[in-house]
Order: sequence, then structure tokens, then C-alpha cells
Amino acid sequence: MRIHFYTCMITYDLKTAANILNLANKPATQGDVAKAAGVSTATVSRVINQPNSVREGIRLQVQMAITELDYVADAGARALASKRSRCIGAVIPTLANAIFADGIEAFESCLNQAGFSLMLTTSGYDSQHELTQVKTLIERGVDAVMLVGLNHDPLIYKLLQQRNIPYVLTWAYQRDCLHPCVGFNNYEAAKLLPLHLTSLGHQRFAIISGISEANDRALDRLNGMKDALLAQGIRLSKDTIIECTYKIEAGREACRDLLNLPSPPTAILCSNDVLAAGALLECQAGGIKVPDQVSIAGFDDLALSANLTPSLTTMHIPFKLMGQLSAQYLIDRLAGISPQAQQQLQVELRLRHSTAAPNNQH
Amino acid sequence: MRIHFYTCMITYDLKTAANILNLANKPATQGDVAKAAGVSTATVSRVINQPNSVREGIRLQVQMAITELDYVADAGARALASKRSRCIGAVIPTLANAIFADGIEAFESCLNQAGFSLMLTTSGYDSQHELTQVKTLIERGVDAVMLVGLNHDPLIYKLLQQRNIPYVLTWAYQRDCLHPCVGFNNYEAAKLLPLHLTSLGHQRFAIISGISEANDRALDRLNGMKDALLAQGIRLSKDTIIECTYKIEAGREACRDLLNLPSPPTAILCSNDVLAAGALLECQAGGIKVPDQVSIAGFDDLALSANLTPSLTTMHIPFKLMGQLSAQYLIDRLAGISPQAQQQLQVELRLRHSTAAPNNQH
DNA sequence: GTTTAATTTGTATGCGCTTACATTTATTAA
DNA sequence: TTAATAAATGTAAGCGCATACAAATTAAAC
Repeated sequence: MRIHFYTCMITYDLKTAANILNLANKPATQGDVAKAAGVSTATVSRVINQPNSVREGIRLQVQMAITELDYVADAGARALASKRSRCIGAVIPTLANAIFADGIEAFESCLNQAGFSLMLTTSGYDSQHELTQVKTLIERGVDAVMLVGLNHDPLIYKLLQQRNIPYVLTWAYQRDCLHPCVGFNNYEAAKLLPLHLTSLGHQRFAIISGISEANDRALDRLNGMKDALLAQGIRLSKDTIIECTYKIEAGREACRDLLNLPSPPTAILCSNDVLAAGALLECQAGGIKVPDQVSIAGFDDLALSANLTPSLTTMHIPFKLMGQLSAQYLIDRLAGISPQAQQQLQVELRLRHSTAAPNNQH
Repeated sequence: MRIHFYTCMITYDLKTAANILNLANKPATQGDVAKAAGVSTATVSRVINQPNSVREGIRLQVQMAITELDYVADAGARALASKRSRCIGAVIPTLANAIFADGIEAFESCLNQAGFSLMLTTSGYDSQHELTQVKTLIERGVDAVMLVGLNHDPLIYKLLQQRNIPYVLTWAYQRDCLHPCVGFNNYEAAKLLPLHLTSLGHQRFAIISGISEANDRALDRLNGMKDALLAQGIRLSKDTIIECTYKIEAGREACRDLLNLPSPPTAILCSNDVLAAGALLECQAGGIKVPDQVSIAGFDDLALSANLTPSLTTMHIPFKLMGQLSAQYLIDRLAGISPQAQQQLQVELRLRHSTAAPNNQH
């Protein structure tokens, strides 16, 4: 009796285990759904992918079976059979900069609505790492790719074109660009800032720029500013152009250095708002009046910028729109539509209170 | 002769066409590599997945063929055959808040190093949308999932457990949490801020909080602050607790409202640094001296916070570390290791210059 | 030098789905 | 009604890879 009882226990345990395994291990397949609904797997597939091609009665039957069985199509098998992963990859320099975070948020949101998922990677402003990341994305089977900026390792283009993977460049625009791009002309946009300040009467300028070597947007902005100044007959000396990483502390430090110059600038142009905010905050901390003693201008128009005191004069960039349009471009390409390959967005100089005519007493 | 010649032409044309097709259309498969290297597909697979199990000579041969043919393994087929997509999904509320952007950046970087890719989605602080996003991630076949916060639709857990998909909750910690989590106790951490300010002598408090309904972190922080004040015998009236979205403008507006109260607070506790920065900037804009007239404290320790004038007293949270540890947790789980399921991180009150003893003249 | 064991390689199956094509059913025209 | 056409459904063949198992090779033991 004892032994018998024991045996029962074991049987019971095994059955329990089997149930757990059953619940935990084997997700329903298309075949299971087909059987449950009394149709073929082809019909199940159609219900999922082209519901209108299935008569309503059967469609409902199948959908009920899907719900009943908690069926979720296997992504790998779908990708293998259909040659589409429904994933789109993006390589951005970093999420630490809010402009990328905002742009990507809008990008992802658009993809999502169109039934795509975002595979996100960062390059850290390193073009070789960017290449690696693109290779990874290709290995993951993404259907399309978004990149930031115009300059990339040529191998990237080769790999993408070879596999017929649509791609789009963002954050930059050139009329005669060989690649699809959605953005604005950093060079031309950057020219507007010096123009504004020279029109106010400034003569002594300085620039705080991002690292131009690894960043074509930074380089374009820097060149735009320099060229616009040159056009006004103003040539900057080496020590009035500082390149640093896009960190608020770096902007502060650069500003401090500039204001300690024997003949400090009356206007500081910053190639983005993080640096400009740093410069402004450094002035605040040091008791230097902006714009009375020095004017400061930025680029990007972060949410912070309008809320600083004084509010920051800066170039407004429609990052959200940029993310949306670049997503839409890729979605259209994948849908077989041929959208416009080069799309230019309007930027706008936001005149606020960090810039004013230079104070002659200075 | 003529006919013969003609035949040649056709043959040539076909060959050309085949070449073009070959170059443009069909990426090399494992079989192509196998043929080129004179081995079986199994060996090619081994060279890729367990290189040490293949003798060096053959391995090099295969690797050469892979390079030669630009072979990239098909992700769908790999996922189908191996039941592993090598992708990990994350659902965060938004990228607009720098803390998530920073955390995710570290998270992604870790995944990358371990050979995984990140599939990123946002929920917009909407738990039903979060559920949808988790479903999507499961459909995409992610191997694991990262979520933010402790409270989620139970169905999320059910779906993940049912499919045996590892997951981890971040940005929050509870000793007796039923789920794996990496983070800190928002409630306990938030208690420290009122403590600091009451010890300075403050009696009249206000709180600017995130929307607590849709955000367990915000709720915990709010409750922590309220309870800590209650423990000191301070009970806040309705109009001194303002809930608003995490926007700098919202923080400004809330601060303005609070300072216009008949009996304005001498200390404003903010449940994150964006709101605190907003409050601080509003005071700056309004000519109200911080901390002379009002003390302001934040939570998160954004890069901006230390650079404001006055610098912001706030709770430092190790977001980067949090991203890294949560990534490592999932990586370990997928490697069959059983890492510690609940990991508590240390937070630290950073005393800076936005808080001081209340000015009695006020 | 043989036998045995350990390592390396090949064979062949199936992962779960999509889709071309064949077959059946419904619809329309005559 | 029947024939011709259109629409819906089923059949079955891969998609490209990983891996269990079998076979062959090599190393170790005797």
C-alpha cells in the first residue's frame, strides 16, 4: 500500500510537470491554429497578412482560434519566408544629446504606427564603429536603415546597396546629395547667426564648436559661421575658436577661456545649445552680464534654451518633423512608393534675449 | 554555322544575365560558402557559432570563403533554427527625459558588447500602450525584455512567463519584489529630501510632482516626501502639491503658482530635476533669490543641475550603472547563469546651493 | 601495430512560415 | 438552367540555418 501510494504521488508530480511544461514550453504554431479553426495554414497566414482575401465567416473562426491559443507568429519564420523582418535600424551618434533623443522618439513612433520596430544603435561619433553597427544591423536583417549626417564610410553604402536595403541620411541636407536625405543645410543655417550678430554691430567674435573632425554637421556649422564672418571682413584667430565635446561643462570651460582672453569677444557663437547653455551658465556663475557684456547664440533650440535667463537666441531645428519624415521615407520605400529622395526642412532663427548690440564701454 | 553562332550568342547573353542577377540579387548563403570552401554547411555553421570545434586549417578556409563571398548569415533563418533572435527589447516611457536616454545608452552599449541588439519602444507613460509594445516585442521574437518601473499590466508578466522570456524591471527596487529588478527604492530615497530641508529649519513646504497616476516612480517619490514631512509633523495642503508633466515649462508654471500662494512655501521639493530646473529658472526669471527666498531641491541629478546658478541640490541616481546592470542581468539569464534577481543601487543626496536655511524676514 | 577513445566532419531533418499554383466554391452572364 | 468567370481555399514546396546523429578521422593507450 505504501509503495502504491508513493507511485501515485510520482505520477501526479509528473502530470503536473507535464502540464507546466505544456503551458511554458510550446507556443502554438500556425498549424495549431489551422487545426483548431478547421482550415489550412495558408488561410491562417492570409487572415494575418491579407485579411480581406478571406471570407468573413472563416476569418472570424481563425481569429477566434488565434485568441484562444494565444497564437503569436514566429518572427524568425516569417522573416525567413517573407524576406521581411519588419524592423528598421538606426545608428545615431549618441542618445545623450536631446536632439537625437527627440528625433529618434518621433522616428520610432512613426515606425510603430506603420507596423515596424526600431533597432537602435549608437556610434559614439566614431565612423568605424558606425560601420560595425551597420554591419550588425544588416546581420539582424533590418529592412531599412537610418543614419545621421552625410559623411559615412563608403563601405556602408556598398553594403546597403548590395543588399538592396533602403536607407536615409538625416540631420543634414544637400541639394545634389547622392543619397536620400532628410534635413537641413547646416552650413547655410549656421551662416545666419553671425549675420544677426554683425548686424547688431559686433566685431569681436568667438566660436565654441563641436569636434569637427568626427562630425560633418559640426564641421559644416563651423565653416558656415567662419565664412559668414569672413564675408563681413572678420577673420577669427586660432584662440577664438574652441572645439570641444557636446557637454555643458565643456561649454562652460570654453567660455571661461574665451572671456579671459586679452581682448575677449563681444559675441560667442556656439554650434549647439548644450555648449551655448554651458557658456551662458558660466557667465551667470561668473557674474558676467549677458547680453550686456557678451552676446551668446546657440544652435538647435533645446527645450531648455527658451527658459534660461536670458533666453537663448538660437537656430530652431524641427527635429521631430525630421524624425517623422525620415521614417516616412523609409516606410514609403519599403511599400514600393518612390518618395522624394532629398527633403529640405526649414530652420528658423529664434531671436531671444541672449544677444544684443555690443556695449561700447566694454 | 550561322545557327551555331547564334546559339553562342544566346548562351553568352544568358550568362551575362546570370552574372548580373548573381551580383545584384542573391546574397550568398551558407551553402555557397560551404561549396566555395569545400566543406559541408554544418562546418560553416560551426565556424560561425563554435569556431573552436573546427580545426584551424578548415576554419581559415571557411572564413576566407565568407569574406570572399561577403557572406552574412540570414537573421530569420538563424532565429528560426536556433530559437534565438539575439535581440533584446526595451520599453521606456519616453526618450525626452535625459535619464532614460542615458540609461538606455548604457543598456544598449552593454548589449552590443555581448552580441545583442536593442529593440527600443516607448510607452508614453501609458500602461495599455506599454502592453501593446510588449506584445509587439514578443512578436518580433526578442530574447528578453527590459521594463521601467514596478507596476505593469499583469498580462505583461503572463505573456512573458508563458513564453519563458526573461525580463527585468528597472528604475525601481523592492526587497520583496516578485520580479527581477535593478534600481533603487524611490520611496525611501525621496524621504531624504524633506529630511534635509527640515533639518535646515524649513516648515512651509510645497511639492512639484510628476503625474503620479501613470507613474509608480513619481507616486513613490511623492509619497516618500509626504510621509517624511508627516513624520516631522508637517502636513501639506492640497494647493501645495502640484502634479504636472515632466516639462521644464510645467515646472516653471507650477513654481509660479506656488510662489503666488497667500503663504508661499520656503522650500519646494521637486520629484525630478527637469521640474526643479524649471522652478529654479522661473525664480531667476522672476527675480526671486534662490535659496534666500526659497529653497529648491530636485531628484535625478541631471548634467544640467550642477551647472545652474545656484547649483541644484538633488538626489543623484546612477542611471548608467542601472542600464549596465540590467543589461548584464538579462545577458546572464540568457547565458544560463542565475544572477541575483533583486539588485539595489545606492543613491546619494548631493547637497548644493539651491537649498539653505529659510530666511526669517520672509 | 593494434584497439579504444576522443575529436572532427558530414548527412539529413525540421524549425514555422509565405506563396505559387492547383483546386474548389461562389458569382455572373447567357 | 448551364457555361464562363471570379473569388476563396487548399496543397506543397521551399526559405537558410542549426543540430542530432552517423561517419570518418585523429590521438591515446596498450
